Amino acid sequence: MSGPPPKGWQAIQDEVLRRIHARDWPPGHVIPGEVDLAREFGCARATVNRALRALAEAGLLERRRKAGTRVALHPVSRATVEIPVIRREIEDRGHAYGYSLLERSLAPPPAGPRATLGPGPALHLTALHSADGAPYVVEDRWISLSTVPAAHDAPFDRVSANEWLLAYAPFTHGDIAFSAEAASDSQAELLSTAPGTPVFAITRVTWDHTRAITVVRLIYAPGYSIHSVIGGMSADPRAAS
Amino acid sequence: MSGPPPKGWQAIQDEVLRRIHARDWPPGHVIPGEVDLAREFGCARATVNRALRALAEAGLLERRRKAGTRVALHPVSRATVEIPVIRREIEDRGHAYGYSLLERSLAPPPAGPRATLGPGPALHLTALHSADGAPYVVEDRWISLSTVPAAHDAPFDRVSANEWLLAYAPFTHGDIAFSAEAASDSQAELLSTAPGTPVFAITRVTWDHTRAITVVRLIYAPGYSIHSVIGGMSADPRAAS
DNA sequence: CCGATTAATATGTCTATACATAATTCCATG
DNA sequence: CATGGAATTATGTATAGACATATTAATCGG
Repeated sequence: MSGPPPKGWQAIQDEVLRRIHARDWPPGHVIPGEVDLAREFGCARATVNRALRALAEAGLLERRRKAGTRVALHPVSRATVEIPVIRREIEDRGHAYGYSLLERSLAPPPAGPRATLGPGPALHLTALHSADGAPYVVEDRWISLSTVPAAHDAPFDRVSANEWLLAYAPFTHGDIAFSAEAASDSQAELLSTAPGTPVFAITRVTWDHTRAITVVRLIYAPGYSIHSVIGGMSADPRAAS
Repeated sequence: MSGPPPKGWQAIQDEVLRRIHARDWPPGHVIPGEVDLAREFGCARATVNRALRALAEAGLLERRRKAGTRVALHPVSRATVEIPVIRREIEDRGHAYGYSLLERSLAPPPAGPRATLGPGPALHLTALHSADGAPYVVEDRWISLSTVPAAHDAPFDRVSANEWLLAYAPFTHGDIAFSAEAASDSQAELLSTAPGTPVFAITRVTWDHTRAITVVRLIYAPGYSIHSVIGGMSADPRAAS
């Protein structure tokens, strides 16, 4: 059942975790220095450093030079949400992926997107992704033509912008927001539901360094939810079986 | 404006990142081995390892023994969402935090929570958190008394279970889900809105090893949204200024 | 008593080397 | 040709030692 007892830096990580949990080291407590722990565990300081650094990245420890390492007061739990490409998300769930482009036009973006894309004309796309024929998510996207001029000649009728952009205009960083909204008339019709129905929405902006690439709103069909785990020290992708 | 050019493993990370982005190393490409890169950059292999491991943890590289390191086909963007204590979340936004316990009872949990907490009696709490007097979120919680017997004698009238549990029953791991829901009649009244209004909901289960601690549903007032960043290689807490 | 300088210290990082481990490749054998 | 196993190889981890850096603590001068 339980695998073999971990060796090396993971063993140290587990022991430190145990002490935090057992309240040997309560929140706020300054734990022994790396040198002391290395002596106690009979290993090199670098090994202790590896273990403590991982715990600090996970938010359980706070480390500062000279001040030492202390147990975090507020164990800020971080949930790591994976945002896959829509096609993969659907196919991974074992459904048949469907895509249809609903609108493709050049226009000055409205107030929201304009604030990030600028006033110049941008490419506006509306598309519907479906799973096993059932509507899954409505994609409402604005693409900056100054940042991605190649988008001007891309048809987006077979391959969604969601995938095309990843291949032709990778982003360096982005911003994402999750919210609950009421389905508009048009969204409701596309999603085969009633106007005003609560729907899960993702609003995302992606950048290439300082240039905004695209602003997209994803309106998911009712019932959609995002799952994630928190805490699990074995944040290993393989562990998510 | 831009700080000094990074030295050490971060410089290597930046250069690798640049090559990925510049398509010198397109998605799927197997990049040179650590030994080669170490020679090229004139540093130790451990330094290259540090840089590549960080990029792999960020999801941009896929590493396998013997097979080598390749640029990820699907740059699975991970958004790290921080889940603070509600009081902190409100106070950090500069608002006055308010809390009121609405209900506290012992009862067998309904179907949903029962699946994780078991059939035995559990503590049921309903509470409202407010910001500057305005309703912020409704907390609907079930606490396992077999896992946390001390909860039986806690009043929860001044300190919310949200905070009490962190202090007296820390969790090892958990599961969290985000969704959009229609406000029920009672929720709508508490949140000063109309029934059926779309509201953002968080459902969370936390565990202490194999024993479930609590199941909680947080129903946020309309307009609530969760923000996060993706990609940003400087996932340093201090950078979030 | 306060402020500026200096010393002390814990973490951060790098190096060189070594061995461990997983996976692929290749080859001998049936 | 299939197949089992050994050689190969790239990453994973550990080590001791060294220097860098950020901060706190101590010390000195006014």
